[in-house]
Amino acid sequence: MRLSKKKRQSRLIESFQKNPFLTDEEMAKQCSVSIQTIRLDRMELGIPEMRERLKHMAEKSFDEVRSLSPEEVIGEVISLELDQSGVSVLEISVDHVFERNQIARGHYLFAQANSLAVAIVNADLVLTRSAAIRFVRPVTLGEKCVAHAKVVQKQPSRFQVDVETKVLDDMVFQGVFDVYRATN
Amino acid sequence: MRLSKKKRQSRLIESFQKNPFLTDEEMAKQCSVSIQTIRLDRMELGIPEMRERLKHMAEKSFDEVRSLSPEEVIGEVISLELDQSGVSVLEISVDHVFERNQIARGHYLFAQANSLAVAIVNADLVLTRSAAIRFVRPVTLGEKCVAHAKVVQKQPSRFQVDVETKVLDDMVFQGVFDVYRATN
DNA sequence: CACGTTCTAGTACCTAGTACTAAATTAGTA
DNA sequence: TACTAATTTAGTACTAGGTACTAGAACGTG
Repeated sequence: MRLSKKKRQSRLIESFQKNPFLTDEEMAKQCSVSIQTIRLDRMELGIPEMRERLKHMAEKSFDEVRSLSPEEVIGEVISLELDQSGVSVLEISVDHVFERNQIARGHYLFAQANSLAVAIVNADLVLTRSAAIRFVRPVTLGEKCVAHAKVVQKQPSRFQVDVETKVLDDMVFQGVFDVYRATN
Repeated sequence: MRLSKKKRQSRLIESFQKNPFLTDEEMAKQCSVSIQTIRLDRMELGIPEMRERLKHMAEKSFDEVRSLSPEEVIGEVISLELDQSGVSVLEISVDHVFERNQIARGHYLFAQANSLAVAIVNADLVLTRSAAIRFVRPVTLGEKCVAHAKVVQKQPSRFQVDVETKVLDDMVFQGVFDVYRATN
């Protein structure tokens, strides 16, 4: 049985969201309407064709992979003295910001600082126990965040790492991380 | 000038890795050979066509997109009372953990909590000013983190949001977020 | 020179579409 | 019920970015 246009369209939105890999042909079968109807619907709803959808997803994930890298560290570490200090750089890309206002989401700045704090400690397994952080001023698209980390307290298996992130000379983030060497 | 077959092919591998969006035509131009040569090369090297490459990337990122979503919120928000409380769930996937020990990187837990704290506040533009957090115990692959957020202090443009993340009844993360409504 | 490798050219075909025209069907309503 | 408007379907021409295949040209080397 066939749904009304409205119902079909809202179903389309949901379906394509849930499974962007669906072709018009498959959708047409699922809705038991012609392929042209599905295409008209996509036009009206502004849903791009499958290939474009996949391209979009690939693009988004491609940048993400490079910036919010699946590596151990977010941001590029440009210097590192184990158990002492380190510097990493993170350039704020479209993937890091709120669409509306181009301001970076806090957790990316946190991730950069946290990763650096963990990377700095010379041990196999290092975890964060706690942190106190402050977002001093919003960071916007394109700005280059340079995080400086310094170990300020060293105990056999416990470290306090201070991180300050700046854009040029402008402090944007400040954090104190309490990290520890865990037994594997 | 033209490279030897071997050099061209290793260049192809590199190029396609660096930019999977390249078509055969573009590659052909770059190498100043015919499009057929590029296709023969891809055959030999077992590199699929661009559309398949993108589809592959999209597939890989699809699961990721749902959990580590590029949306405003990390984790799935399952309930939300604006200006009051909210709950979100994040299942720890391979993308969230250190390879060595399957322990989730702290910033994902932070991201979940931070996103929820921001989502809870009913305003167009909400940013985090500061936070104090504690990683109570490590979270491992597959565990389902349920974050409960509660607004504990409300001022016209400033909120204190407490977040507690649990795995079953086990507290794993605790944070106090100071967020504010910003002028756009 | 002959032979094999490498490269190019060209054709037929494919998928998943766009853009468009035109007809058929259905729904609403005076 | 008849007319109109919205909706749906059908069909054609065309596109990108390919596959699969055939055939010939150019090059290098013994």
